Amino acid sequence: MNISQAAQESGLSAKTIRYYEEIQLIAPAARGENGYRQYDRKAVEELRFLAHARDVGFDLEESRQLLELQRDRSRQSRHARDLVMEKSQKLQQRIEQLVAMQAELLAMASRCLGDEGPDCAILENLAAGQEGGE
Amino acid sequence: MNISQAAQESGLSAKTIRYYEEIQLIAPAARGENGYRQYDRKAVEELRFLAHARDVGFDLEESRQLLELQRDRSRQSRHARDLVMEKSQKLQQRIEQLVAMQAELLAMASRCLGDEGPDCAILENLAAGQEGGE
DNA sequence: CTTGACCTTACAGCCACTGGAAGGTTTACA
DNA sequence: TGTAAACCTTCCAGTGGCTGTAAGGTCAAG
Repeated sequence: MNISQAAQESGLSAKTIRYYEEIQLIAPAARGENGYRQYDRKAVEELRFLAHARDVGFDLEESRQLLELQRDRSRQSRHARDLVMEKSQKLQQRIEQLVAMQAELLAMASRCLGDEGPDCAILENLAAGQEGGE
Repeated sequence: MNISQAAQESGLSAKTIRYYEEIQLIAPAARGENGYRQYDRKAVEELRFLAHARDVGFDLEESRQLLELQRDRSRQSRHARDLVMEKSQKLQQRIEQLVAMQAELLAMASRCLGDEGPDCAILENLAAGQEGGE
């Protein structure tokens, strides 16, 4: 299977697959006689694993660790669980941050007429010297 | 006022202030005899405005637009409101995405024993070929 | 035999900074 | 007066996770 097929089946782009190979996140793909990269079912499974790990919020380093666990037959599921719980907490914090930002945006908008005039609670608010947010 | 004082009062780092000047987000600062950048109250206000805009989620281009509105005496508050509402919607989508990711993480973790054994619902889950998420 | 769709490498660019090097200036203190 | 620390300056490189583009090789269809 060539790279664009592997891309389609894994949900990654061909570019991204080459990039993952370059940074040694995955093993170098086998090559056909023409020099094209060749992917088998197992390789595509790893790509899909990575795509999914990225989807739920892991960065490449964490995805690498998860993939190593996946490959390791003598792994301890505790390690995977730890990674997930840590990520979950980070995500929780990020969500709370965004919710706060969102609340402030809506609060500002609610006090702005949004008409043809120059008076604007939003701009006043941004100009005001309050801390907080992101 | 020197740059580090301006940084402290605005909530930006000195590095960031220089960067904002470089990309022409703010006007070049006045310079003292020694070549040091000098900031007055008005300059600090603009910096604080930018810091706050970034805090609530605007990117630099949007912050630039907001700052231009702030400077423009003949502005229409509608423009500011539009920017805020658009950002709010984007933020809303992002929050929903993160919440979904978070839910999937917790769902995976709940089915993983997290012990010394290799069996792990998390890894099985990531390996399974489901779409969705981010 | 050409066209177009694929593949290859290599390098630049994106965002919004941050870090560090190498040097000039100012301030505090012994 | 000397000097050390704390400022300031510019310039360049690096971050993450790709994406875009250029310049070229390969392959299948008509």
